[in-house]
Amino acid sequence: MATMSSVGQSHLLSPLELRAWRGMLRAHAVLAKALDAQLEEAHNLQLSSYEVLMYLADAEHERMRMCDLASSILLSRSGLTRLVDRLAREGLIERVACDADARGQFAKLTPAGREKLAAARITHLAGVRALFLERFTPEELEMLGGAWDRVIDGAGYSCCKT
Amino acid sequence: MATMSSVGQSHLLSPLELRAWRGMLRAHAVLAKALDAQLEEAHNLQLSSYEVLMYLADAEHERMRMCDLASSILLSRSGLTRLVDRLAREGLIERVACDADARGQFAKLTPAGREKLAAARITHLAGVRALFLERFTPEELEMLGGAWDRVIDGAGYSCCKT
DNA sequence: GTCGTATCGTTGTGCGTGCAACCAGCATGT
DNA sequence: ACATGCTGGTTGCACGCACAACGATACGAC
Repeated sequence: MATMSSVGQSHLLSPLELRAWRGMLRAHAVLAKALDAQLEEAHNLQLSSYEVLMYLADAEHERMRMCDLASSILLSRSGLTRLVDRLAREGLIERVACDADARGQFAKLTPAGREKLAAARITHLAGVRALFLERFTPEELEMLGGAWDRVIDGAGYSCCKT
Repeated sequence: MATMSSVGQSHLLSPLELRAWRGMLRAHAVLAKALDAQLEEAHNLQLSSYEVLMYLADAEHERMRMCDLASSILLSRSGLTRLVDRLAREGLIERVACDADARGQFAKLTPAGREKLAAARITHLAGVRALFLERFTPEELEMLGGAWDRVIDGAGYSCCKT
């Protein structure tokens, strides 16, 4: 009778594991939603757009190849094409041909984009601090950083490439 | 001249903070993709579908109200309606009217769904262990569990409720 | 030079999701 | 009993994304 509905408990997660795992899923979901809403509210900017601007700002000459940008922000090439379309339409970035490779395109920050980012960055980083970073001690952050690296290249990283 | 392109560093994240924060974003993305692919590969089941089956299996009588289920798996009500549609079409769950409240619907696990989950659970939990849990020590997991709680209810949790 | 293969970016298409609107049914007050 | 407001689930619609196919260009072998 005990074999009815919940056999196979042998592989289930312990409460400890469950808290750590599901906690991460929920925390990520909640954070992403909160930060995105915050950014949209304050600057009418989506999180994905913010990421593009940020990577561009931190790149040499404020420009990056579509390809590299796509893998930086974990988006498919086609997804990036459209995202760049939208941002270009808003005048925040522009496309620049690549002279070294005629197939290539650069996405390049415009002055408007630079300003937009400067403003958004303040909001966003404040949010990240308030909602995430402040919940950890420096030691914990240190630990996290290392653990993420283990997780990331443990998971094959087989995604991306394209 | 130093005022050219990257002023306002004052609010930027320290390398420590950056590693912890971006690491989480990437880790989550990589994990989600890997686990989803794995589940789809092995059992032709999406992660969101798996979550539904799992919550149902763990619920009393293997059934839950649409509403509760939606907030459990962090999905909008409309999103859940369609997800349940798909799962019902595959015969893994069924809709059952609620006698206490004529508006209500239960999503209920079918025998086929129960079997599907039993198989998928093994795969999925093995994946979670291998890709995530094993990268942390028990102490670290303990710390994480607590931290996630702080993060989650710090972030307002203003999402959900539909 | 030319051919075959790989890579870059774009486009067509389908899918999953959220939001808003909607209807049916509950709950409360009078 | 009836009116009002609220809740649960579904539907129309728009959006963002991935996948596959495509044209253009690069790179290498011959």
